[in-house]
Amino acid sequence: MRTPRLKDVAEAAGVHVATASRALDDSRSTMVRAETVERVRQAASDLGYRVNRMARGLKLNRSFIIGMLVPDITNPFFPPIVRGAEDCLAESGYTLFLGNTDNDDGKERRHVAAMLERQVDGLLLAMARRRDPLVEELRGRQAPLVLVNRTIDRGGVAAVIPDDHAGMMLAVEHLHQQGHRRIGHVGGPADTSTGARRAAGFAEASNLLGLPAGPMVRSEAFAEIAGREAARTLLSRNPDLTAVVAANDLIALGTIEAAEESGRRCPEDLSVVGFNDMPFVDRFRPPLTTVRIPEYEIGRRAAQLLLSRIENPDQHPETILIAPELVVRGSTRPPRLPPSGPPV
Amino acid sequence: MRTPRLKDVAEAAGVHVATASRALDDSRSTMVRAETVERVRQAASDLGYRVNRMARGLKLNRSFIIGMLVPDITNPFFPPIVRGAEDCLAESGYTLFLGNTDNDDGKERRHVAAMLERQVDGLLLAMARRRDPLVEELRGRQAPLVLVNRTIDRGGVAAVIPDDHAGMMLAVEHLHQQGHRRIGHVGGPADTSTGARRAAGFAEASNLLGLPAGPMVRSEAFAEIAGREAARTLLSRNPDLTAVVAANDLIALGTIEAAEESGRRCPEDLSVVGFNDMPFVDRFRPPLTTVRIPEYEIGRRAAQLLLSRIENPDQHPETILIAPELVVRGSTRPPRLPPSGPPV
DNA sequence: GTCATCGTTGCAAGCGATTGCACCGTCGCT
DNA sequence: AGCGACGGTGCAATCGCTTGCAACGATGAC
Repeated sequence: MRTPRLKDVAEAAGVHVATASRALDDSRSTMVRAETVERVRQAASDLGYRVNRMARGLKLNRSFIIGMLVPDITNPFFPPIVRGAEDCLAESGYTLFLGNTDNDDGKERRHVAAMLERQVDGLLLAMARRRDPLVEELRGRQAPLVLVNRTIDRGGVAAVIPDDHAGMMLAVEHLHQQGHRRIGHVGGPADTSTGARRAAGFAEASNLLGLPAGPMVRSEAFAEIAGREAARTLLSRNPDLTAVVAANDLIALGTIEAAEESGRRCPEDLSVVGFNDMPFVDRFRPPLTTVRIPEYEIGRRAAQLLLSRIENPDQHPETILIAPELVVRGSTRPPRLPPSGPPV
Repeated sequence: MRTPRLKDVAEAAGVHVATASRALDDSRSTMVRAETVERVRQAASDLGYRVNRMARGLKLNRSFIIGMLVPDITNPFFPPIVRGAEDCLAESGYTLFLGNTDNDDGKERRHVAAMLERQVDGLLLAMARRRDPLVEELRGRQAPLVLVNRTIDRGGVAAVIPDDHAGMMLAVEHLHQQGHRRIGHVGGPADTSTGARRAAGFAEASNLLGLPAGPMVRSEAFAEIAGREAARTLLSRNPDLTAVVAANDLIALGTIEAAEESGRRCPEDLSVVGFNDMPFVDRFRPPLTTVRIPEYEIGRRAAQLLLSRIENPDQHPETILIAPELVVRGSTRPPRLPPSGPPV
């Protein structure tokens, strides 16, 4: 016996499908006699009926599905974001499609196409680049979207992102207070807003604190190996650095490796600050000092924002900046040799 | 202008929707004149047409959606599994629904219900318990399912799981070779197949190697805190242990903490072996010796198996055992004081 | 020249739900 | 007693697509 349809329930209850449909929906069950509602619901539960949301969606032009694209769920930074989004969406009866894009344009487009074909009600995009043709194409068209973690230069799109400038200020300030004066930056990819803003924030912070412009090298990717590569360059060009702030935790890890390769230990010979405070970064050797981004909150806020945009599509697109927080652990300490001038 | 339907394409190409439908589908476009096919496809791409898979799904009774349930995507063990599954499914045109269950019966049922309502073509379940009423209800009914990582005692359900016995053998053998003779086990929850099988595997391995039955305590959950709790008990009851094998990496972490609480360092005073080799476990302090499970492969195989079962629903349910591999790192070393007898 | 065949296309039913509208009996009011 | 209002229910269209079957003209065989 196949899975029961509404028609079966209606027949079992001795009513028309229209009545059954109304009886089963809380908001419309008032138009049906209480006794009938009861009879229909009884029949439905007896038969183990579940609505076919595909059919309902077709009629209502609403799928109650949200598509979410992340570069790589395997990067520990993303799962909490996904989790936050999923928790929020589940509360409102939505289900989440997940796709990994690997920062690959082809994959991105394929996933977006698949999701649009499946009539998602909205899109959560965590893989935007600063000039992202795909995002441009999508905006204002079919489904509402909100950007997560990264945004685009042109703005005009709803987004929930970390306050990268503030975060960098926190990091540089911390090092400065410890007495560091020669601080470098291993930046993230230049085509991401996070990479660009953190680099700008680093320069800005140095400037505000009266430090000379610190050297900077960009990592090809927000990943350990790429970070190590970039850090090698930075450290060999600037052997006098006493501290480095990295554009994210993975790059910080690579930086520590690069330092060790050249015989410098962290934190004794080089202080390193990460960004994100992704899970388990406190268990590393050394435990990483980093700028915490509340990932779960970002996911949740992004989902909320998307839901509100689905309700009200003409809402003006807002960007929500999430405040970061410094977490001091073992990878930073005052420099061994004090800088030329006396510490402040 | 709203998103175009097949009807719009058909009109633009001057044909009937039926013809357009056929022209757009590779496998049926042979029944349409080549020139017509061309005309239809041109019109479709001009209009930016995408099929509405909701409508198609309703007609075909096939959604090309797979639902996947994990206890918690935030646990680094799961993302690679999800990734493997997603990669495999995407290749075949399927999309993945993701749900977190937190080992909470209510959440599990709600997610399963939501997925069934959305007409998923199959289910990937990574949260089964040894006697799992939900799994029992599901088997043989609506959607084909395959269990991932954990299975149920009664069997009769397709599953892709690690070879827990072999893994435990590897772990105990390694410690034995290093000279350990008093080895304990911090087991996983007794209601999971992984917890039970690893505990059994531990006992079996000890026995095979001629060791006395090692003491064992069960952790409430596969998590760090619960693991610490259990390890405290184990270590205080058995102060003479020189090594512990944990039921997974998180529990191993908790065990190291518990040891340190009581003034014992790892690996100097206590060797600890984990299980899973989840990401970043090599970066911990100390880097964890563990039994590697190829998570990505498990996800991929599970998805493959599910797909094949969708094609052929009457296939006899098979259990696929994935071979583990020992990864020796810094958390194990020979015991400081050799055991009473001379090492073998 | 006729008829069967084949290639190509159109017709229409149907997938499972929702919903505006019509219908109908009952009730209350005048 | 007659009438309108209203509560409860049924009817039928509709969402966008697929597909078995029918239709139709051209072709080839006899």
